[in-house]
Amino acid sequence: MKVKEVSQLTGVSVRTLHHYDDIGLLTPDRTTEAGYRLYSDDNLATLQQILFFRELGFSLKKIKELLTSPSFDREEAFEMQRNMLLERRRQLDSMIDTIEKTIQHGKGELAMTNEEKFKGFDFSKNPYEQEARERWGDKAVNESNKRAAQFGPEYGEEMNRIYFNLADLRHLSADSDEAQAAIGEWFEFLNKIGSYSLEAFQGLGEMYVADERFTKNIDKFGEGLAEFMKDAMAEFAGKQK
Amino acid sequence: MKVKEVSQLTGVSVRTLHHYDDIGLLTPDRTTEAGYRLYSDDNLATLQQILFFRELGFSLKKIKELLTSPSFDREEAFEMQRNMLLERRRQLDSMIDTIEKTIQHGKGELAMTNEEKFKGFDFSKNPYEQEARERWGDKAVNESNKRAAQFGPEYGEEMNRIYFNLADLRHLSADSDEAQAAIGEWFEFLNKIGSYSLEAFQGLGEMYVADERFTKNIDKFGEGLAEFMKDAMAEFAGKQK
DNA sequence: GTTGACTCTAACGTTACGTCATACTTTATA
DNA sequence: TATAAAGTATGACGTAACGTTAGAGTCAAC
Repeated sequence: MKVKEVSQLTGVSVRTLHHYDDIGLLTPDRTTEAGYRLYSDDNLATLQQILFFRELGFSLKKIKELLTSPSFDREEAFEMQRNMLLERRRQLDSMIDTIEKTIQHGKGELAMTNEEKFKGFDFSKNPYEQEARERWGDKAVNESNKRAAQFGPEYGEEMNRIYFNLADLRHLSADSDEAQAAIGEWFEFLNKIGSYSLEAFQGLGEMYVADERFTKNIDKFGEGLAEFMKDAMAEFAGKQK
Repeated sequence: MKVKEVSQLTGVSVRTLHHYDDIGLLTPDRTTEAGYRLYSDDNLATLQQILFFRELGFSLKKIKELLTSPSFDREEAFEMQRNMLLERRRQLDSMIDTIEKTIQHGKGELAMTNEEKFKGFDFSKNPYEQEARERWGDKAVNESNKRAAQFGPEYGEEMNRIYFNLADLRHLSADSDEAQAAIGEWFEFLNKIGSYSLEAFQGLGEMYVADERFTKNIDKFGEGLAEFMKDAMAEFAGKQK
């Protein structure tokens, strides 16, 4: 398919296709001898991936890293994307809820605090408070265990593998390549089971040391692992933005 | 409230508040003598509006126009925003649906065409095909009537008023200020009842002349009105982008 | 009375394209 | 088959909405 056809099929502009080619994000498999770009079905599948990630707010740079990562798995990616889309939908629902309340508020049928007026908007702030706490609040450990149990032993094994791996690296610096690669696996793993923004991920890391029930469990794999993971997770979250 | 407090409440960055002040989108009611910005509750309400519109993809320039427009009505705006959010939710649902099918497709459980693989992504293309057609497809006129009926005579009156107004102007150029103001009213009216992107709006205009059932009904208000509206709607859609 | 958190303005940087300008190819039409 | 019309290519500059320093003033607290 040539650029315009792809454009019409997918809704992205021709310029965008050029741009993605320029930055090496999506290079068509073939070109005619006149230099026309020819996109294969495989290229289209990649484009689909790109658009999903883009919709989820990833930068093109990050998307490129993801797609070219050797550990990238298309099926895993789809499940991760689905979870993230579901989370966005919850956000949207929250906004819709807010606006409906605001309408009632305007009619004098409902009182609202300032905080309530901005619920659902905040895609960035207080990640620890807002997201992690929802997921890992009072019933944190129980919930956590329920999740792990629910997904059966095959997940437990992968979890253990990642933990052991991290424990091995815990005396390195948290921003070392090895540590970052390992913590990246952890991020991907979590996003197969649930849905974590980078901020939620970082907040979760803080929880690891703030809540000693976590600390204890994690440090079973090695003294100081929780602390190490916290640092690595913060570093990871910072870097990806 | 000072910048940081607003920032924490709403999740927008301090820099963003500065920026909105710079471009005159949101100027705090008061400042201290040292030049510190002080935001009132009213400023917060405006910020909420801005964030809703921003989330819906409006440019800051357009938002400014909307908010400063003399005909701007906060309640109307909320209802419009709610409808648009609901539409985005539908988009998101469509994407989720697509991704779930894609997952099944990957497992070989389902066949998919290329078109299906990109359903839900396209926020820009083929507006006529994709949006207008869904809404005004085969059962176009019936649906249309049902809607009008459903919302009772108070809407019918406003509709008539707008139509008559447009009919009066139909010998002017479609891009004249008067015509554009009148067609702008039509856009706002439609977005109170339903939900129309600019593209859908333009597509709807094309429908007015493409489908003679529309043409007939509209031209009751004045010969050539449908054609005139089509041009004005296209002009309007183009300008707002 | 000084430190640390907060604020200001000014100005350059960045991301993801949009928008020409100019030139070559391919397709449609007379 | 010539010639326009439509599509494509490569620059290269423009733009929107902030991010990110830098340098300096301000305010609350200990």
